[in-house]
Amino acid sequence: MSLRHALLALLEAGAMTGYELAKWFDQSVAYVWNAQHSQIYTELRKLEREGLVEARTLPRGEKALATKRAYTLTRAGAKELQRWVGEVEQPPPLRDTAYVKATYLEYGSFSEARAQFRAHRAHYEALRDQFEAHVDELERGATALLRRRLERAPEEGHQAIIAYKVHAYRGLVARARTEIAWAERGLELVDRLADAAPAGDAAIRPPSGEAFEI
Amino acid sequence: MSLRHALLALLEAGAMTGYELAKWFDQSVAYVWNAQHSQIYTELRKLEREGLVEARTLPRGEKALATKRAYTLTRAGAKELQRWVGEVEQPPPLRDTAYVKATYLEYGSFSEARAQFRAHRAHYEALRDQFEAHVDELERGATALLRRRLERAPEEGHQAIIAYKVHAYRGLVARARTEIAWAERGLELVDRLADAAPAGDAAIRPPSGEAFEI
DNA sequence: GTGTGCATGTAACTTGTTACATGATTGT
DNA sequence: ACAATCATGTAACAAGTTACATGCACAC
Repeated sequence: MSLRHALLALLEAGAMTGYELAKWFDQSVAYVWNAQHSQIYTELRKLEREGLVEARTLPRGEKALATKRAYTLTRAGAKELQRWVGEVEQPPPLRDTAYVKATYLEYGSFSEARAQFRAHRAHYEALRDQFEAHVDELERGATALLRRRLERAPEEGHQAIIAYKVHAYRGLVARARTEIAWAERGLELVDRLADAAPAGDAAIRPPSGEAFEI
Repeated sequence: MSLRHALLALLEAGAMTGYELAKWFDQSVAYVWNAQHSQIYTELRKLEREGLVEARTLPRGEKALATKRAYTLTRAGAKELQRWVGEVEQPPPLRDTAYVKATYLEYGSFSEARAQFRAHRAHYEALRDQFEAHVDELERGATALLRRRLERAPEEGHQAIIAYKVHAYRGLVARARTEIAWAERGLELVDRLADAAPAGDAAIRPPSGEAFEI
């Protein structure tokens, strides 16, 4: 349920159409919370029904044959945003495909195990680079959304606004590094197991699927 | 879609009823993939319809007024398990409530920000301890499920079976430590921001929710 | 005129959550 | 008798994914 609050937070930076919102979303919170634009439109309508945002229908283009809807935070929406920031949520249970597979790698061959760890490393290397680039941008105040936020906030608050975001993305960099290191130790492990194994590429014989009694 | 494969992997250790499966599940894969028992029963029926598992109805107790259903892997199920282990999946997009909130902490007070980081730290400290305990158990070969697996596997494979699991849980320990360190740096950051702030507990004025033009 | 971007959605489906519902068996 | 544990589900809902669908505006 972070989507609605991410949208409220984005709207605090100023009125936007769903389309603009989706664009900003992709360039900021999408790093930590993914959503399709179709879901964003749906959620905006829901927020509107609940009175957390308000929409004004505006003309599009000169001839105005079409319209767009610009959303703003209502007072109730701003209150909800604040409530959410103060609320300590209990983190959802861990759910990670890569780790469940990692615990069952013995059902595959050594080369398959290596492929898994290499893919894991490559994935988090790419993320690390993205996060690092984003930290740089934030520190230079170079992201358009951040500038928009800063314009509306009093000078004294600027440091905190930037610092919190930088801290979050640095945390993601640290996390990515941890995953890369884990994948590398995984590759070393596979090498050791392959050396110790009698012969062939398999750690154990493949699962049989034969029936047996309990 | 890891639930089905986790169930297949558990069944590779021997035939089980849904109830037993749910119990083993809670003691092993639940660390990395949560599921309610109701979902497990549903998924088992689905796997049965798809021919990946087979069920035999067995009597319960002496009078046998009730029955239970014991599931076994079919050949197709074993094949699917192997296919899955070899398959390199693309990791689902990141989704972390704590981090989206962390990027918007300026909407709350410093004490709220501290509470968030303290909760984060406490959560991952507890997880770290659980994961460490689990690594210990695995290394001592002390978990019942692992023993069941080892009984059915050839001697040469034992090392790999244990090593992969230990590696996965050590990775989770490392991850938990990274989160703890991040929370601690977060607390330091809040202290610095609070020192630098003019007065009061708030980083910026609360969001107004007043309408404005675009 | 044509492609790119702006703009907004619906529908069907999958996955997962929460709550409810029931009853037998076993040990004390 | 009673509690704990074994045992199996259904129903309603919420959240998220994927595919589809439409059409204007603007610049080249």
